[in-house]
Amino acid sequence: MLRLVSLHTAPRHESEYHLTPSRARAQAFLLPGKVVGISSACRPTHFPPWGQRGYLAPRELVPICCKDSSMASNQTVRTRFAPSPTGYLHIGGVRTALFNWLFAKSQGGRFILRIDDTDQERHVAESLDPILEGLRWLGLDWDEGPEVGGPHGPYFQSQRQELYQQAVQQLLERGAAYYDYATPEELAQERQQAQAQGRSWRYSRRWMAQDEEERRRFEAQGRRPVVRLKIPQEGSCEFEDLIRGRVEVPWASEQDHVIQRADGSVLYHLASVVDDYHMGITHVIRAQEHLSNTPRQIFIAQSLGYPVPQWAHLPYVAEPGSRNKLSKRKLKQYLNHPEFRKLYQGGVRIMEALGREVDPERFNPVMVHFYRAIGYLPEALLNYLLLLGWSLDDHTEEFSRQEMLKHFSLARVHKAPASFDPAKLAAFQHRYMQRLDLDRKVQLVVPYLQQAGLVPSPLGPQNPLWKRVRQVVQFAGDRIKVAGDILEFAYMFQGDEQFPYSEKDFHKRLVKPPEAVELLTQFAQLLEQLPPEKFQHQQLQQLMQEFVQQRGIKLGQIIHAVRVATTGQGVGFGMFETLEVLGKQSTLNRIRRALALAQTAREASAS
RNA sequence: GGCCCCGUCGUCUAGCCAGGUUAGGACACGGCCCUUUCAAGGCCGGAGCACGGGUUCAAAUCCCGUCGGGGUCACCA
Repeated sequence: MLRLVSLHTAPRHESEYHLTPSRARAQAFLLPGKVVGISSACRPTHFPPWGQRGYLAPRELVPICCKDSSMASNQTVRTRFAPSPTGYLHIGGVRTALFNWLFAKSQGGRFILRIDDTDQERHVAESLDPILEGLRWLGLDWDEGPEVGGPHGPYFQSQRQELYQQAVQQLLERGAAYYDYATPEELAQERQQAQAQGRSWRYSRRWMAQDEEERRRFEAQGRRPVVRLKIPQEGSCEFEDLIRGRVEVPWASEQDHVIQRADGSVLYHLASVVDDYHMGITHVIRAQEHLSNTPRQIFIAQSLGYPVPQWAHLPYVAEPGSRNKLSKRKLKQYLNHPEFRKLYQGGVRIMEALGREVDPERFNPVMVHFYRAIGYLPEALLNYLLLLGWSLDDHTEEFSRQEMLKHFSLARVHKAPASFDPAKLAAFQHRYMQRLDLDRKVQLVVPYLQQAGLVPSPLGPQNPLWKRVRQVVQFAGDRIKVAGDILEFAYMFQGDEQFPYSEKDFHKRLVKPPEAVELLTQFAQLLEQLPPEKFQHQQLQQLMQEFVQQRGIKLGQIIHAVRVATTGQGVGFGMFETLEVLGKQSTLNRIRRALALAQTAREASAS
């Protein structure tokens, strides 16, 4: 028995939900045995016994029994993510997967991965790997599906043809589907005619075969049949969406959709419904674009005598700064968005530092691969995605995996599309990165140095280079925002004669100021006298301060010159820490190299 | 165009059901401070209820309408 209490008379706490009636209703279905808070307008009363179902109408409680065809709600929750193998994992797809995963896991249920490959049989393995990799990287593990198997396999639609065939037969036998012999041209003509007359078009069933004899007659004309759904002509399809509430669609606005082609292959809607049934899916949580597909799927399910699952249609993820659906094909256009551009270019810089070619097909912030490639933390991406269309309250933003599982509910999914905000994603990443302890950061960063060929592979913590990496990471601090950012400090791992000088910075700090060479020479002499064990940032700082005071110059007159001389660039972390990491010998080597270069440059410009 | 869905700062959102808030938070943005560069940090700030009616003492919140945006209308998934 589920007890409903007034929210006004009881303080808010964990077991209560502050909800709209439609959402309360949804929750009541989803959380057997839990207390659900409802409006004081509803008198506290008892909910119908579990296994029956009830509705909570806006102002009163009206218990009614569910239709027999509905899914019994006391069984284990099973959700699924059903991507088609396209070769990449879209950021919106991941969010759908995340919500499915969270819902199943938070309800003690199971999360199933199914591959919807009814149409593309080619190269499935290659197109599938990036998807599996992406999900695994994010820790969205599936209880059943490719590679892990399960009792309801196979988990590829291309391998479940017999099941679909049986279903088509049944639909045919029950009069819920029919053989249709129209040619595409005839259909097009009908459609055009209707359009010309300004009518909305619905197939006339002109070539529907009424019986065997008619089939033979059509076939004698050389026609080949497809199987179409025999959608009701009147009335409407009503269903309850866990996010949107009640949805009503007139049957007249539906078509007699094709469910099987002449060659026997079946179409998505049929396959999807059949699989959801055989895989015991209790909750179909998917993108909003499927909302209008739902009536036909309900029709199929009911015609086959399947229980109808619960539906939840997630708002889609929109483009940065707009309400259009985020698309992987519009990369060029998104690059006009400053924040998106920044994110992308940061990624490109890292790829270039790695000496890797940027494949525009895969390297795109719309796909998860991008984030993995440049060293994002999966938990940061997940946290950001969670908040894209869902919130707990007016202030909580950070969720560990446990907290997500604890707090997630479909009832608090926002209805409107949420646009993807690269800046906010970056902010989450930075926050998560800052909190990582030093050794963990080092582990994340080392592979990037290895891939760039800057440190050997393998590289263990005993190796002195590991210590150097550790020092760099420590001193760089929050400047390393994604793991790949370590490559901004490549000069720390390159030879004294090899690391490159930025022409611009070199000129600005070493060639142009008339006193630069002289000061740098003098400072180098001072450094030379410093014993190697005193080559520490505190001592170095003191040394430079004395140097500056004695000569009555400004700090800026020497420090930038030293930085450019030893790192090749004008920006970096603390100057004295930089020298400490380089050590006495390297520091002097680099300054000498810079001095020589600067001399040459000045002589060249003088003559 | 038909059908369906949606509409609170630039963005993500809280608040809407049970009408009374200086409409709250976060990211981004601007200014100031700190500073050897770049980050980070500290302080301060600007910024929103799509519009129009109605109900009401009182409307982001309830009702009606308008407008706007999007999704979908395949022998794709």
